[in-house]
Amino acid sequence: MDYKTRTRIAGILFDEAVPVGNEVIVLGWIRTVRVSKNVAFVEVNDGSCMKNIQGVIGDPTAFPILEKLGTGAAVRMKGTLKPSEGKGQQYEIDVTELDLVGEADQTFPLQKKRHSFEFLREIAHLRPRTNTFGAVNRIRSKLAYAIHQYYQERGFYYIHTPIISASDCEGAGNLFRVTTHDLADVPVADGEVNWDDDFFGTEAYLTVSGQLEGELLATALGDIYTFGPTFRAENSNTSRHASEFWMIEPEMAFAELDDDMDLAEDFLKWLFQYALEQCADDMEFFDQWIARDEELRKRLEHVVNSSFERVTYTEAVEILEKSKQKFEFPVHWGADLQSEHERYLTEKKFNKPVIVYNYPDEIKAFYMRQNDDGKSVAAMDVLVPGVGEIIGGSQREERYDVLAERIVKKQIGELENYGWYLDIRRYGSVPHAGFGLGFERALMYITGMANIRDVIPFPRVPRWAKF
RNA sequence: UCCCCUGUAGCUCAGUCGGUAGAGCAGCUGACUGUUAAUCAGCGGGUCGUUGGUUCGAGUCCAACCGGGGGAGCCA
Repeated sequence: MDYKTRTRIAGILFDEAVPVGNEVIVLGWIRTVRVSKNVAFVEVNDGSCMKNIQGVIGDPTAFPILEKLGTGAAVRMKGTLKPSEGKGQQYEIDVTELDLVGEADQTFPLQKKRHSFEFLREIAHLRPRTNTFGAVNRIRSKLAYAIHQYYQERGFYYIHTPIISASDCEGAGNLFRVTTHDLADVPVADGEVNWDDDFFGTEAYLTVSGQLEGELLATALGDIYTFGPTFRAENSNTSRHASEFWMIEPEMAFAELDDDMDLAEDFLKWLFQYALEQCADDMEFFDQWIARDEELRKRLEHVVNSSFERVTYTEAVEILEKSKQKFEFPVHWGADLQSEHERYLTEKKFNKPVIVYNYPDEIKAFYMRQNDDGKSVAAMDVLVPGVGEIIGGSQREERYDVLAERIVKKQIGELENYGWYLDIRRYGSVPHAGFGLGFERALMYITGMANIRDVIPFPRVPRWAKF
């Protein structure tokens, strides 16, 4: 069979790749078949877009192959493109040849009706063939590309930070260990595991962030970004946490916190607009079938055309205190904002993305730049309705003495372990800032999908690494 | 890890006061139709998550464990 010649359905329906009346060949998977005595319809989807194309067979008895065509089967369909006689589609194919490429029998799990996302997660190898996951996977690809476009067009260099890390100073949660030790017979010296004999000659982990290495490159290339997988061994069982996720981390030299916030806001808006304009068909689907209030696109359009709300942590606490809202956890200056507080700010008070900045020193990481008030640091979080924290970033402490003092004060390890990180503060140190955007969380906000496990093809979460 | 909910047919679920299992959809067969989540008729389909306990008798009550969902914490 000839698989070389074919036209993608997206090309037929959106790009007018085939003039009406011309011959066309489609290769794809059957979504539904309707056979009767005088006419049969075969709907095929090839993944190129949301829509199927309908093949029409005027004389079903001339196509005995129809007996074998069930939902899920792969087919090659050849015929003449023509305007549809029926309602619901613009074009259809007057079929002259219909070949079975790969059979799918009646045990094919996907039915011609809606399935629960919980069920689909258990058949993650087949769920890409559904409308929802087709749309999710297409938009994921488009937005990954868009992210590169955004930074490349603005002079940021794409750098690759290590996935295996021996760094002690990442300090963002629990780490997955990387080892070649025989776990049934771990070499021990003086009662402790002997890491000298391990593969890297030291303890090694999967990275929880490329930030520290990103800072090193930013202080050479100027503006950089990373975009890669990130691993957290937290026992988090929520709809917005995954053990393996993708993160975008820009880092800018000669930049301060307001530059960081400006970049975060401009970047997110640009990304939302890109989704609305370049993924219109899939976005319409999310708007209609996934977002609960069916106002997904309206909401994104509004966000693109307005400013993010920016409040200091101190102002945020004041707003919460004055809100008369009953919170499970009371607010006071110095306490970390709870989910309920963040949700109130972004969903009720402002109903749009909110940037909270200048957090108390005590609740933030050692590398964040100390403010002049002596009690807060130049950190910022971007909160969005429905998802919560989507970006976390900061201006980095560039003053050697201050940073060294913070490492000691926060008791996060021996100073000598931070040698290379401190070195860029010794040699040509510059103010710099950056942030991390959770790619999946951005996808959740853009698509309206409620669970992070449904915006990544094969999610990794505690007790689940199948496929 | 903690709190709450939940697990019954391929899927989504019902199952009363403890008395031995039901519906819709899907599937199969047939009819019919420019159909489009097609329609109509008929048919088949179950280790009630697992183990133990209470009971004459457990899908139902109790316990433990396992799975799933929601929320919290951690964070992106």
